[in-house]
Amino acid sequence: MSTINVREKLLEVAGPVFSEKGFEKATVREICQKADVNLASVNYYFGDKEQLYLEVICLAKQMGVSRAPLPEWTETTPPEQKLEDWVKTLVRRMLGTGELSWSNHLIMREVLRPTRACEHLVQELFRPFVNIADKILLEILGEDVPDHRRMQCVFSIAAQCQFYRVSGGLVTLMLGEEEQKAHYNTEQIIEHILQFSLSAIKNLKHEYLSSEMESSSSLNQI
Amino acid sequence: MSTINVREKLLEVAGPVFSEKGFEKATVREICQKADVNLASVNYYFGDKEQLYLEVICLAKQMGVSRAPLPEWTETTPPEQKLEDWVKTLVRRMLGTGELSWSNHLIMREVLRPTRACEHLVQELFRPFVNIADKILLEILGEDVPDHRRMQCVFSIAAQCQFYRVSGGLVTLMLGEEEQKAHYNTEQIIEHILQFSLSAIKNLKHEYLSSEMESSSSLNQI
DNA sequence: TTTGAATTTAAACGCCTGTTTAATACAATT
DNA sequence: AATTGTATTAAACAGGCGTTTAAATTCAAA
Repeated sequence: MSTINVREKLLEVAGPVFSEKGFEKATVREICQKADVNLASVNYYFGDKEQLYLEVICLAKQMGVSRAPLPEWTETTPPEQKLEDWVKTLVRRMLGTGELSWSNHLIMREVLRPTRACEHLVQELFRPFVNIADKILLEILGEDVPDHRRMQCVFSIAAQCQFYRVSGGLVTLMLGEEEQKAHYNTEQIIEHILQFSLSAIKNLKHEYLSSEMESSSSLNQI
Repeated sequence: MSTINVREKLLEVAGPVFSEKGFEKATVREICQKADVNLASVNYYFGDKEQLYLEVICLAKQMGVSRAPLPEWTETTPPEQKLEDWVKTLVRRMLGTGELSWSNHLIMREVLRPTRACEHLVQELFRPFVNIADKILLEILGEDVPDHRRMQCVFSIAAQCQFYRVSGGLVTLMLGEEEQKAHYNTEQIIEHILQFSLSAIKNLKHEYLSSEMESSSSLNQI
């Protein structure tokens, strides 16, 4: 029973519980029971419930990244390919199922209702990941598109990836399960997001190209 | 003190409380205290806390619609104008602030973690609203684009509107408040979403036009 | 004025929560 | 072998929660 470190066992068990119930509804009693340790162990090893939660969040962050890492790129990798990889990675991190998917759930909970742990996630996880997309779009769009418009595009892409995680339940209620199975599996969603977003991005680039040349008409849409 | 109906006073007070705290963390005691009625009133008039919550959700639905209604269109209104109105309405419903914004918050809570009340919201609020967008896109895209691809576009637009509500806190943490004030006010967000999405939609239309003619090259992006 | 149902009230109930405590067990150190 | 410090345990604590209860009050109809 005590062959393994009690502390690690608590960390291991608390993840799925916090993920399923959320911080508030998850109880120390349930966590300790599933970890097969005494009720007082959480307070003994972590001080209180919140400290345990914070350590679990850190664990989830590390697992989420290692679970669906970005592929490695060379100098000749075209930006469109990079963007495809980025979107695939984000969608898979968000919609990924399986044994380790509790970490995604938990991080999503944190995004939807940020606690103190969220600042840590922004600094260590979200901002670096968004910056990668920003650099990719910089390659595609060039220097003429203002920074904030590029970032708006990054957000628009991330928004679509996030949608099916956040509103997945709504989509099911709206479409019916059979329609969802037919046209909204992960690969189809990825393909749509990529095509939809690349069209918009390319069009944005052309808008700035034409205004740069100052020769085209006011027709700044296709 | 009892000049107004106690029942109505409870309904009036419970909305903001549920919106701010959520169903779980909101307490009957706080609601009754703010309504200046006895603690037992909730159970007396509504049976239990959940019944009160369900009635508040219905109230929020009605208020949310009447607060930011769609403008009326004539037969000559161009679909692009309709789409602009639709996006503006959705964003304003989602990001709207002010005295009555608690209804938006509450509905958003329900979307993010659906309870039994959510089916009602889907049937009465979300599905009709999504259907409107679907008809607008049908006007723009024509009959050749498959239904599910049209609906994917609707979701992509709604996703962007939802993003700034859901991840607004993240965006602030990511950009810093001054950058957010400068480039991410409601009007700028609306403009970006519209331009971004219209580019993608028009491009999707051209893709099907060219495949219909079976004469163009494989260049189906700008 | 009397009657009786509807409402309001203060108090308590029963349950669950995170946390603390004091006793115990155990292994390492002196 | 005695001591020391860490780890584990069962029990209790203190507080908050939704809900119930039974008495008090209100108030309109008879």
